[in-house]
Amino acid sequence: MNRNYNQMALALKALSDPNRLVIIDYLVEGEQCACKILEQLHITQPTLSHHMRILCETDLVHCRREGKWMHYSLNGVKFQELRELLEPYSATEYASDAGCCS
Amino acid sequence: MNRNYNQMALALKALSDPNRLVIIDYLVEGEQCACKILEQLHITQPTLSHHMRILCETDLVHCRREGKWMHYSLNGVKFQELRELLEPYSATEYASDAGCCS
DNA sequence: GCATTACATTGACGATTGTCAATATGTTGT
DNA sequence: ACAACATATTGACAATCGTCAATGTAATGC
Repeated sequence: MNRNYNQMALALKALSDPNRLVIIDYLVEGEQCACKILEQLHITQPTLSHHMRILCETDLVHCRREGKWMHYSLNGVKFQELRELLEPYSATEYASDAGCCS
Repeated sequence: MNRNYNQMALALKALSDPNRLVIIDYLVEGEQCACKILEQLHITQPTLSHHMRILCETDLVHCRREGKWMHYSLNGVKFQELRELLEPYSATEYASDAGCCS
């Protein structure tokens, strides 16, 4: 316990949308600009902008402006942090049987 | 790519609520019955039942009935799966600069 | 300055969410 | 059969979400 559940929940919520997962998966290939990302999806440009804002505000994705273009890339450190937060839950072979509601 | 984004999003959404994270963190201590979990939170019993259903339907938590009591425990395998799905994103040191929007 | 291009913001919408009070279900013990 | 208890279900509510069309903003090139 003693975690920041609210902040952790925000990051996980940012990942809980299929289109944002497609975006993230595409960014594995490297930094991409918004127009290229848009080609991968069947959404409008304002919707993409909305998703990118969520990913950037949660620090899962870095953004970089270059003239007219916005370039996005994964923040591997943040994802590693998330994986470490989940680690305590992933190897649970419990044996507890302390009885309940005595 | 080539992942089941919808199913992955469902699991991550199940984890994207602070109260559910508190529940999961409590279950690290081992199998617990609903009444004990309820003591950890400031929510009503129907709300807890709602959260447990979401956690069980996404297979993140196992449930086991014992008389009047429901016992819940973490499904470590599912969490490990999730961590492995996130793994490709966590070590991204990109160098791509293929130019954009030529 | 003006037109063009790339992206962001706004406002609206239907759908989903977390929550509760009220009620129902199912198990245990008498 | 009945009362007590633990949990689930239902129905309602405000809040949030993903989406779009319309519009705004900012950079580029003429």
